[in-house]
Amino acid sequence: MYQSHLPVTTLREEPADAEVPSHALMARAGFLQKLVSGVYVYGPMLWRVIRRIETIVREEHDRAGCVEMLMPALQPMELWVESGRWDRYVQDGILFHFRDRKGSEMCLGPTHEEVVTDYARRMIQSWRQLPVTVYQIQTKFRDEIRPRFGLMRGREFLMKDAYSFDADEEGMRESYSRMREVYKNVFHRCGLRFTIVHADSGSIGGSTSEEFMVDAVTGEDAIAVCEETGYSANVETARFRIPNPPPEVEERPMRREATPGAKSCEQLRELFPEVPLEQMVKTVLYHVTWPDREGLVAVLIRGDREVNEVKLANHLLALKVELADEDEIRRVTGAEPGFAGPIGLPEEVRVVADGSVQGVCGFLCGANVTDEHLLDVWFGRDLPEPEIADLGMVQEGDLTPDGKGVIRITRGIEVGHVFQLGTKYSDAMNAVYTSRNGHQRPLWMGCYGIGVSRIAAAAIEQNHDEHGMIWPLPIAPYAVHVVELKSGGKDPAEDLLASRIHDELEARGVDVLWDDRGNVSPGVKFKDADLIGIPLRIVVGRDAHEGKVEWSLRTDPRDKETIPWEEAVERAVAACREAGRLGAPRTPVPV
RNA sequence: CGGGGAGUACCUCAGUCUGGUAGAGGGGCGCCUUUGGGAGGCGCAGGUCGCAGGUUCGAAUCCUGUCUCCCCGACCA
Repeated sequence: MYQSHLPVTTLREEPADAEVPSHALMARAGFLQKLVSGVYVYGPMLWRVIRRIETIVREEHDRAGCVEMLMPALQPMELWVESGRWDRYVQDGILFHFRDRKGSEMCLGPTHEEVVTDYARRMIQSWRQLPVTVYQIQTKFRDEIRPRFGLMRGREFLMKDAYSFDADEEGMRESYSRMREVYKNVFHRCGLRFTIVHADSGSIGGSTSEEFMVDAVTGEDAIAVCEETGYSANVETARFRIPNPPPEVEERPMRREATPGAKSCEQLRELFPEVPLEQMVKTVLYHVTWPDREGLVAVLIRGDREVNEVKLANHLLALKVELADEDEIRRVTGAEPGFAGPIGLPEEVRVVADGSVQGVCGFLCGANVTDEHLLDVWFGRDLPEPEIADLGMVQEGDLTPDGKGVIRITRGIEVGHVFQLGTKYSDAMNAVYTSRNGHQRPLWMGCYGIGVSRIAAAAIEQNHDEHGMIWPLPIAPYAVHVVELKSGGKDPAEDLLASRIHDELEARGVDVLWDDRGNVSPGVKFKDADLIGIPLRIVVGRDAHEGKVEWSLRTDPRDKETIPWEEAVERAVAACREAGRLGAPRTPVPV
């Protein structure tokens, strides 16, 4: 490939709206161009990266016996009503939907459980057809609340989604673990460092789910990990043990104290230095939306802990939980926000307690009166024992659920998510098969997603320096960058050698980008090469007349060797063979 | 949706407070010079100042409305 054929202008300055390295570098290098918020043009170089990723994804899925197909992005409302997800997706605003000319409601697919279940219920009739796993690589549409970080969270993005169908639960588990291995292979082959974590299954549904997180400080997700025990989970779902138990105290009668202006636990610590945070109980009021109604829920949690809203929503079987607004708080507590407590709340407010309050005795809490708190409050004496559930957010330093290790919080980019769906969709949409003994049985499903375009961004987040991107060889846009310093007829020896290397590499199945641009100074060529980050570099320069070139790796720019051009070609071929990206030999067509 | 900020050339931005000829740097084009780390000189092209109203002799600048984009929170591959 001749670099002079690329319609690309590189930028010296970062675009103003780029917040993370992957976005800034891709924009500067012309990989990417924003059309509107969360929607991007993929330039020629980025498209090559994506095709590399797709190739790896396809090879690994096909190897595991999955079958590729393609489903429509345009979908009818009826299927979504049938599965029961239309209202939730519309209410969350995540769905792009509209009416067609006949007035039928349609949407652009944010995911494909409905379509694939509809496909399966018609195609799969017999146990003899099971198990089967289908997949597709396709554009998805989600009207994200906040598109961000370039390719990391777009409103239109490329996703590989796969769906497994089994005769029973055990089969589903087997399919799931097979896909889990496929995912590990895919991400390893893409050259990514990642962590597999327990996850919440969210709006997709189902029981077990795990996420594949690329380790990166700019990741949007926080994850709880423990090196000693191997425990790892998204903080949304992480279970843990609290390391610091509440103090034991002797029983005293409940009393009421004036606490003017003290709305936070920190302020109360100053008023009552003898009461540690572990002996305070916070009452957090939530406005909860269920499928059929809305209401308020009070969550009791220890003073040093935070509520995990994902766990809360799951526990309450709610569509949505959000902090109650100030007027709601005043209405049910009769007090200003900051003084809510568990005693004396109206009947309509359901009270649930996080496990962290278990064993907390003689505690401090709000009095439901402005500027007053209660002290020496006992469960079972001053108020009923509450309904206990795991509603707490994990914190750095907590213990793993088995108590054997310490949890650390790190960050990751979610590039894959695997779910055991069970029969959620097959029940809702009546997708059944005839079993060996003639019964109608629901299909057991799993679903599996990979953010194909997001992988490209994640790879840069994980691999870049101050000069530019550093692509892992398996997914780099080109394997080799031939940087010719004086091109365009100014030095016939260089032109001849560079074109010879270019042709030879292509003939050997190595994809190569040749910087043949004339009238571009060497400094610019080096800067552009660093920015684009092609992993193997052959510089054709001052030693060209002796048939020698400079060989270097983008990962280690200082380590340069001057070697005969034939050896550089051999090294490139060997590296590509090892990385599994040797392609079909190409014979250049005269241009 | 709530809270904050910004829309001026392909990019990064000044100019807006205090109304009066549309600016810089980068990038692009031409010529000269230069050629192993974003070289230098001369010249050229490129803008309905987001959009619509209003105030005014006169609006990028003041007023009203509206759209878009970005950041902070709830979504997710």
